[in-house]
Amino acid sequence: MRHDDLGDHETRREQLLGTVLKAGKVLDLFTVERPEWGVTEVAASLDMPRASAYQLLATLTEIDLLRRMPNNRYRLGWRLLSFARTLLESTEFQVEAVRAMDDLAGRYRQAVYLATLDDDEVVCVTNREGELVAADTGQRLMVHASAVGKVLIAGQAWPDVQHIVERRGLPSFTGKTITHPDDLHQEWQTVRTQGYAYALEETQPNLCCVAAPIRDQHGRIVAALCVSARADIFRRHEQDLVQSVRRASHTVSRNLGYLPRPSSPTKK
Amino acid sequence: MRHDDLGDHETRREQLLGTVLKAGKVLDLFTVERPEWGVTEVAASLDMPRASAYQLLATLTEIDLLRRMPNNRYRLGWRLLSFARTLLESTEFQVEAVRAMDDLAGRYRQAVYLATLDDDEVVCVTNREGELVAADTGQRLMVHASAVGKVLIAGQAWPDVQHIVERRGLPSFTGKTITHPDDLHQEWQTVRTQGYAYALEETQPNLCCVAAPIRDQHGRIVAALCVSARADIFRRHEQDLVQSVRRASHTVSRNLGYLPRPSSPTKK
DNA sequence: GGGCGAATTCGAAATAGCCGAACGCGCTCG
DNA sequence: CGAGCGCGTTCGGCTATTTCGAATTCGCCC
Repeated sequence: MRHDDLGDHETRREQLLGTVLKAGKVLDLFTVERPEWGVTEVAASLDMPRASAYQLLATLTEIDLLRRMPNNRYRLGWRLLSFARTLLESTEFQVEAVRAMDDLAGRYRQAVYLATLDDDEVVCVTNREGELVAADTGQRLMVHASAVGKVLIAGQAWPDVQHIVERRGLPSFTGKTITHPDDLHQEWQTVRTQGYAYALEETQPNLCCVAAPIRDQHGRIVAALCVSARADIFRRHEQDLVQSVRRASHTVSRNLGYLPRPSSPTKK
Repeated sequence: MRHDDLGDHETRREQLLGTVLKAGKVLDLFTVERPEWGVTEVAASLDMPRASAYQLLATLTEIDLLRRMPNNRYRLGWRLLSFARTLLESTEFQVEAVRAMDDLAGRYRQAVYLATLDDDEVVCVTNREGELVAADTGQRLMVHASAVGKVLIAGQAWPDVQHIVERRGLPSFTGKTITHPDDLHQEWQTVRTQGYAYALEETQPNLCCVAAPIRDQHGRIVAALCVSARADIFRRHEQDLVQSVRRASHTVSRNLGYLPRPSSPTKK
């Protein structure tokens, strides 16, 4: 057995299950661009014998994370939709936020979405379409280039935010995206104090967003609620939108058991 | 190490990866009713040592199928939402069907949904809400008690349908649900010849549906499109609804490359 | 501060995964 | 029409990996 070029490094590995990690690698292969894979292709991509790739694919199919097509190739399995549903239904903040989102979307006919922090990025949890779609469920955004991202990092300590930036960088999406760490720090402080965040054409040109935090009973920011609109419409109704999002997020937070102003508490 | 009551049966199991199968079992635990699990609970539920449960949870967390909460307990991971999105976006029939669904939903203001067959049941792939919601994305329905189910099994050979019935039975949801295999066979034939299916208060009381098949370029039924409405509304517009769903499903099928009447072809 | 109950770490025993090689099948091309 | 390729699948022995009891640490409540 050689592992000439395979990088084991000097790492004394953690006690994770190698087989399951490999299964994860296999799942990673399935993307929108390349949604269908055969045994040989997987083996080549992951640099493993065909027999091993076969076992992984067969087993993942058995547990319904993949499915086999008539041509003996594999795709993501329908069970993933059921998992997503279970996840959403069991996430308290999303269940609570749905009403508020329907309300907001109905009132302004603009896109509304709910997002949370997953690792180093923002995931869109639920969305309501408006004139334009800002983010679909499951879509990922970067923390520095979205209103929800700014709200969510405002709930983290600055050193943690720095680590995210180190790992992911600050790529620019439009001419207005924040690309300098100092600017992000400035923004982080602003959002912390004012309690909501803008993203003015920083994600996509012509798209403006406001987002406000949703907190749980411990006061932790668990999600962010956002309204998006075309730049001209946004500017026309800015005050309205800001107020509505903040109001909505407060309502949701309160329903989650958050008691505002835990500052200066008569502790004990 | 006893396996006294554990059913190994006589099966000489396939060469599946036991570790990954166990990971699947772990994922199965996470439900809406019980969305959060600790190491000890998982170990008890799956009858394994705590150390083993720990490794599984840790590894599943590493590949983002689970996430760790601050209280050291685990929940389904946000990555599942991203997988669901990838799955949907890479499913040709759903991408094609979206327009048709928006159109239908907008025209009648009634619930519309798209479903496909997964194993022995029907999964809702995409939905548009109407006055009432018939099925959410990821929700599962039984083949005998839904319009989409009937359409989908009409694409299968009868013996295969029988196997599904044997495995899953014909539980009743309302007084009108089909509960006898002979009745299902009758319905199966009707749907095959007429090309669409009803479910008249067979899933939920007061809910009526019509569904029509979506076929791929090989003529295989890959999905079913359905419109649902309250019983009274449904009856009032029945002809309209039936025609619209059929038309919509034909359009989608054609966009997928299905050429109607592949029968009596002047082959070559 | 002592003492549960929980998660986490350790390490030897042995099970289960790994993978080279052989097989079978459906195409395509000669 | 048959040889040859490329693919998925099966086999089986070597050994790396997983397994799991026991020891350790962590966090919380009394």
